[in-house]
Amino acid sequence: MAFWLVKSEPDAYSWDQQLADEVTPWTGVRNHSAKLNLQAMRVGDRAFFYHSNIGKEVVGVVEVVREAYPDPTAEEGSPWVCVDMKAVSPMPKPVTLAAIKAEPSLAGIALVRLSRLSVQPVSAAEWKTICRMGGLKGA
DNA sequence: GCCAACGTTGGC
DNA sequence: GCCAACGTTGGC
Repeated sequence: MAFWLVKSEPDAYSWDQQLADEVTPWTGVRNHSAKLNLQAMRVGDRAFFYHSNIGKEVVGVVEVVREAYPDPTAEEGSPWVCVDMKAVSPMPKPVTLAAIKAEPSLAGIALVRLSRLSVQPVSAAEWKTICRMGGLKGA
């Protein structure tokens, strides 16, 4: 199983909406690096749900329930794809960007190094560390 | 194929 | 509101 991190501005789509919707088509990605990451996702992979701009924190965990398919919000014939995400669990204690930056073992994380990438891989070690910081057990 | 100009993202 | 990072566009 692989781990990821997806970003959303809470103004556009928040964790609360994800919880209410349960399953969300993760559309609107218009960046090629992010697209490659979407295409690499497999059913059962987990991702952190991160609030950018407002909050700047990891607020929950989602799971891939459908692998990449053409993004219905993109122009016909364009290469953009989306996946379907399902809410798994909120972070008991949201993990802020400041906390991630302050944690030496997370110095290499893509969230810090590639701050503009909206869909990014997370290593197993990084996953474990952030789950522990967020008070999430067994994820 | 290079590079300047411009737009967007996202932290501060 | 500003600015850094980065992607895209268009002139040459």
